[in-house]
Amino acid sequence: MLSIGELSRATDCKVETIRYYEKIGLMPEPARSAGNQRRYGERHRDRLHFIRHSRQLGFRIEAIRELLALSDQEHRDCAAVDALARRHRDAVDDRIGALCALRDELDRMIKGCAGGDVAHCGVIEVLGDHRLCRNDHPLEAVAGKQ
Amino acid sequence: MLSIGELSRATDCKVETIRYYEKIGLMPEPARSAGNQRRYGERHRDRLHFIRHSRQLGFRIEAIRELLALSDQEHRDCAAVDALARRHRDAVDDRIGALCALRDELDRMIKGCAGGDVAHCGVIEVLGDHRLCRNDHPLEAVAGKQ
DNA sequence: TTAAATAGCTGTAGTCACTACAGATAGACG
DNA sequence: CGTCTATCTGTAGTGACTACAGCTATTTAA
Repeated sequence: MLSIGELSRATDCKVETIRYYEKIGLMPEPARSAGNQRRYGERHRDRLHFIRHSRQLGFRIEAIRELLALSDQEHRDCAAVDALARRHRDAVDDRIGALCALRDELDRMIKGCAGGDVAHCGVIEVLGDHRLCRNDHPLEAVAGKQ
Repeated sequence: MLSIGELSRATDCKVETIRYYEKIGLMPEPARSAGNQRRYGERHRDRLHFIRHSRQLGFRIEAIRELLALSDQEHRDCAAVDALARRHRDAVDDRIGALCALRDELDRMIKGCAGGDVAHCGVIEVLGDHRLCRNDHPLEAVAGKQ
């Protein structure tokens, strides 16, 4: 039986995060010691590994909930899992595209700025006037929403 | 003089967001009508354009605060602006790299999943076992923190 | 055995950049 | 004058944690 600290070290997941996952129902409530401390088994550890790895791959909590439900089924619906993973990959792809466009825009902006103490700062100018930009950059694709 | 709704349409920025920027001190308090409604001038519109465009380019609010302070100076410190923009571009670059690695990982995972009703679902397997992964994927670089 | 050090408990609030609402007032138009 | 839309303030919600306060449990050393 693992204490929450041992589980934390075993999964590289902070203690607070483990309790948070329990609160939102992503991790099941574990057994308790006589003094009311959490005691975890292997199943908990495996599940937390699954969750953490999914998060590292950028899946959202709600997607992970679905993945867990699918993986718990007797006869796994692999097609559904596959679809979820593909959707996520495509979303990541879109984000990469948006960020590349953004980087190019930033690059152009920086190149227009010579550096030094001048009244005509290219960067400031571009920031103040969208028309100096080559393309649109929708905020959503850039911000961390995935 | 523009009402908050007119400014909103002129800058493609929601009314609530304008009030939010005022509350956090990013936009100055405007004049008021007899009935206590906000009335904006050109300077406000220019400043909000600057803020929105900077946000679209992924700058954080605190960075925009700095950019605004720098752009307000009599003798602009263009080098400081340049450095800020470069730091931001480099951060975007790092994120692109992380997301590309992530997408490749997702691709490999999806390829290992044939689809259908099988006990050995490649995706679920990989998610449960980090060792089946090629590389590390630190959560921070992937999550939308910028 | 006991004291100290470490670990764990619950509950709440903070992060970021908004967004959404509720309940009130202002202004524009016919 | 009535109606409709716009605006007002203030608060709470979002996602996925993180941090803290004030307490209790457990472990280790003396």
